[in-house]
Amino acid sequence: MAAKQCASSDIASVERVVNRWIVDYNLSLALELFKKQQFKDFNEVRDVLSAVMNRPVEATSDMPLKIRILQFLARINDGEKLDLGYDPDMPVSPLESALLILESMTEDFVIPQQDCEYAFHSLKVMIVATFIKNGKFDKATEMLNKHLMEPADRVRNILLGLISRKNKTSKNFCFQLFRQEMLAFVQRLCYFDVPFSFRAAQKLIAMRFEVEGSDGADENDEEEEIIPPLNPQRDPVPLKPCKPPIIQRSRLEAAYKALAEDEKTFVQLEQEVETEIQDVGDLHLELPSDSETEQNDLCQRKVCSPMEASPAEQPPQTNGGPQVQARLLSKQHYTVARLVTEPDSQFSSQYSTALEELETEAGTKNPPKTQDECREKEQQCPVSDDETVILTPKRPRRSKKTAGRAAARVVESSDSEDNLNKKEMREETPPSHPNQSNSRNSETSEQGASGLQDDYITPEKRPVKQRSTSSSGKKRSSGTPKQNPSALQEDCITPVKRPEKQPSTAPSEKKSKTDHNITPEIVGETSVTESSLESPPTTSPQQSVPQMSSTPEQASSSTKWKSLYKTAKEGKVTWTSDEVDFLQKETRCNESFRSNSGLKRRWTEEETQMLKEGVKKFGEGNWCKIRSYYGFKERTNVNLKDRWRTMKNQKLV
DNA sequence: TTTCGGGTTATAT
DNA sequence: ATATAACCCGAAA
Repeated sequence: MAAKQCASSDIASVERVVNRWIVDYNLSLALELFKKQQFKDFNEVRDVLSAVMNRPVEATSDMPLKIRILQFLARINDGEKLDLGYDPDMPVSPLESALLILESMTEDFVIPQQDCEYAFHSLKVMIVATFIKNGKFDKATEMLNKHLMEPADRVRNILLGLISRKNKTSKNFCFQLFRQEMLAFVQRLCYFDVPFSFRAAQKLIAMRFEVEGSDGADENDEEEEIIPPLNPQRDPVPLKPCKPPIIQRSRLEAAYKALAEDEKTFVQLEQEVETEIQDVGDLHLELPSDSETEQNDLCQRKVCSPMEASPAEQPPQTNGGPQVQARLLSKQHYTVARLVTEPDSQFSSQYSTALEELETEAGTKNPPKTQDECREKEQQCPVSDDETVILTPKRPRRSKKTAGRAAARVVESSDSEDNLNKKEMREETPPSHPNQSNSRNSETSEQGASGLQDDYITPEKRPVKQRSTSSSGKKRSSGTPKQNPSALQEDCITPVKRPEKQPSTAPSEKKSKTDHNITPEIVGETSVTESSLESPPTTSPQQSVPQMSSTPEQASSSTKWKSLYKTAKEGKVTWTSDEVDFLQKETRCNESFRSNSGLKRRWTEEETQMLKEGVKKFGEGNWCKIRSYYGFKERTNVNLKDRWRTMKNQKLV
């Protein structure tokens, strides 16, 4: 009897676990492809992911964030395809959609504010720039006013200038660089561990190599991989490669016990484990951006590796332990995140408490560990890291549409189902805990119902239909409205309408090869610069400042400006509405605004900052380079030098 | 042309 | 009135 239950649940559990591997692998793969700028492949992998997400997937603690990151990157990637829509409910451009995701990420996960602000700004700027490039100036203006309100923002002024001049040929906003920036940003948020499946595959390949003599090595091997899941009981998990991990796990357990008493040692333990893992993972794929995050590295591995370590055991335990920490994503990772947060406000409100409860109740081996780790990470890696799920509870967020929907639905379904473990769990731990249990349950049952095996195999087929996959995904979402979760995910990952990739891309891609996506230099052309005062004139020579037109050339810009400025002050000049507004704002903000017309113009904080960066970048004395690089249009080299001197006097530098 | 250092001037207090 | 940041000027490289 129990056996049967186990059997059936095992199948479902196994599928979840395997799907987790698949998802995990593809997440890493997608990132890698993005990194390598193989965008077509990236999109295909994204589609694969979205397809897999339709199946029940066991989520690891860091999966929600990773998925969100992928969604973010997918939108960034399609950023120039304005006709693409990711959210059927809200017809916004991909980048706007990315912005929404970023916002949700900041709410659901702990992200370093600095990184965050920078990413936000870049993204907002690119949103506007993209509209400009596509000649949608109205939209650009709307976005500008919506997202870039800071009048002192130099880039804002530049954009404003482009808009007013209807200039969509600016070379200052390089999408390519923007992509890289966003990539760097997300890489700082989460370490993409070497996927278990990747390691396993490598091992397998390596083994084949060794065993070369073996005949149908290929087939055998493959069988191993497939079979395992099917017969969980017998430790199928092939994965010989897993041996090492297993050890780690046991160690981890011991470590956790120890930790229970003294958390301080955790780091050490971690490192131990880490080193062990590395032995295995030394295969090191290039996937993990060897870049920065070493901390994350540690953190992440703990979370996942241990689990993979004993894949075979997973299924059975999954119900109890792993799940606690690793909720089932099933069809929606989003949900996962939300589940923790909103579904049961209870949890969200009492983040810490909930955690504790989790631990206790989870009382199980693995899960709690991960959680602990998470905390540890939090402490050690204040940044964002992985432990997203746990962190998630941080704040409930109802604002996000998706979140709301997902959460609601999940809750519903969850109640209905439930299963074995769950019931027990609930009874034991009434309020706080339920959240999690619910979350997983929901998915578990429903999907399990569907042809497990078929689906189970599906992932293997994935390469087959790339394009179709995406479309199918969409279909599903629409087809099975009730399964919001799944729908959500798909929507999130794949755009609603898929263009033929290359088409729209073309125009945008050409952009520029400037050093920065946003190069102030443009100023020269655009004539719009940070100082609103000066910029306006140049900006719209024709319309706004007729008088100015007489001196179209910027040759003696400084002197001209001076006089112009004076005139402007005297009210001799008439500005267009927008310009006026903008100008006025500026003036109000900076009374000390005067160009060289004999009056002194104080250095703004922004200018100062740029100067600092400039000196840092080019070295002191290279005022000319700094000036042109940062577009200090209305500052002369000498001005820069003087300012620097002043700063030194002030000991600001 | 660009950088540098000393001198001058506008501005804040 | 004074201090100082911003600006100007001429020399040097």
